[in-house]
Amino acid sequence: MAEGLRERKKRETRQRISDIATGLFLEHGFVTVTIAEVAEAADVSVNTVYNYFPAKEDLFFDRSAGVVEQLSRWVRARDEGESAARAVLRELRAEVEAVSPRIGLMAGYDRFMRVIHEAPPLRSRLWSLQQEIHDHLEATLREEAGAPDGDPLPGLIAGQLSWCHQTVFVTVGREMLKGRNPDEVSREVLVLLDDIEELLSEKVLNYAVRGAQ
Amino acid sequence: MAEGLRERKKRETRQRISDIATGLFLEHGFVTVTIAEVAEAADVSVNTVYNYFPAKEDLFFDRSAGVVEQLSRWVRARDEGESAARAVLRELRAEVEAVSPRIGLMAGYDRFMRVIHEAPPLRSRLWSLQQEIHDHLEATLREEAGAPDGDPLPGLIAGQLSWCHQTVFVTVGREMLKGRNPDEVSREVLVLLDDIEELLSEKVLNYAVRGAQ
DNA sequence: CTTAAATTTTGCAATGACCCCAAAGTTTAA
DNA sequence: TTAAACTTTGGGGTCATTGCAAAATTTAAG
Repeated sequence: MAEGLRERKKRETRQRISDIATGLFLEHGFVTVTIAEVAEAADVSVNTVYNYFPAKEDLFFDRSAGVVEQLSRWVRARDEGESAARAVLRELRAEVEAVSPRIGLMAGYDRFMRVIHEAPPLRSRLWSLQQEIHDHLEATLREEAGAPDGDPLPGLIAGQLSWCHQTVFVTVGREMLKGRNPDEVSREVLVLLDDIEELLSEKVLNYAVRGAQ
Repeated sequence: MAEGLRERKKRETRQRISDIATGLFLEHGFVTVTIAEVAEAADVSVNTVYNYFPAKEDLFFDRSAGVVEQLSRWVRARDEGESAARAVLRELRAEVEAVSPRIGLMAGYDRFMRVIHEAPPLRSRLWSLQQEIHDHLEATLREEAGAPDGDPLPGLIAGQLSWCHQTVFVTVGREMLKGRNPDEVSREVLVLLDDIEELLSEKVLNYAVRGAQ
């Protein structure tokens, strides 16, 4: 389990590059900061940056690792007698109610959002993330519901659940971008979550109940 | 209303560039074909290509103009006593049943899909289109339902309806990409549409009924 | 401690999208 | 016929991204 010098240095270098890059992006925007500037500020060569990050956008979204599996984890961890949708809604409510920075409810998130808002490549990358979340969730639901291969239902339910997830994130992002207060936004989004739940059909709300069948 | 020589030439040049570009992309893929090659094949300078198309992706999606307003048009044209959702489902069924090339049910669409599938920038552009469709629809629904400014419902319903739309398009695209037969896919997607409708709540299905209130 | 192998960093060169500007060519309208 | 309006083009530049081989660093073997 001991970590060699080489491993530690790699991890440190990667972290340093990511941190410095994010700082520069928050300061000057995504498009205006060049990879060369990031490299210089991190005191490495441009090629080293590319050694760790396949594309410029990855420098910005580095910390968002684990987001892709989040929804799937929530579904897998649902309680006895609880459906996938109920679990997702419960976890979303918990995050919002806790004013969790994980969903953007924190001071300074507006600066983060502004960078994304002004950079088409970053918005693209976010959509790509959404897609990954959806696909991951679809696979999870197929498993958890024991659905046969041709069954379109897991895909459809995944669509509905990632829509819930996405709506919450987009709303939080939009409101924080306006410079709103996290606590205020939290309250509003809790109401929004009720609206969302009311729009889901029973079929969605009762899919993949743990223990059923 | 007479069209001058200048206008005609511009339109022709634009069309020629777009056609030749699409041909080259279908033949060799999006990434491998350079703008310079397109320009040369269309017998214009690289700068002229950029005069007409802001980005390389626009060369490929040129013909898809009008898709953004499609959903909104369907909603606006809904029948007396019909809700927004019912109108959208009805129109989608009509398109699918008619094996319409407008939604990709045509021979050769697999080549089109393959190009998109293999080119991340094209997929990004598609998501961007989806986003535009959603936002456009949200504005339309807000108007048609006479919803007040703070009301989140138009946005939520827009999310559900563009999800229906998107699901149909994605499914058609995926199946056609496999080399399936348009008529077969049409039949399957009609069934899928039934599944989709069953997943929509009454609230969604009854939003913005023409004539109500 | 020394050295060869494995791994990481770097420099260099290229490709291609995209932008800016000014010159040259074309079309319109007076 | 000609000046104004508009389009095309050439040239030059920035920057993301890639490939390659040399140089530096770390590890492990002796």
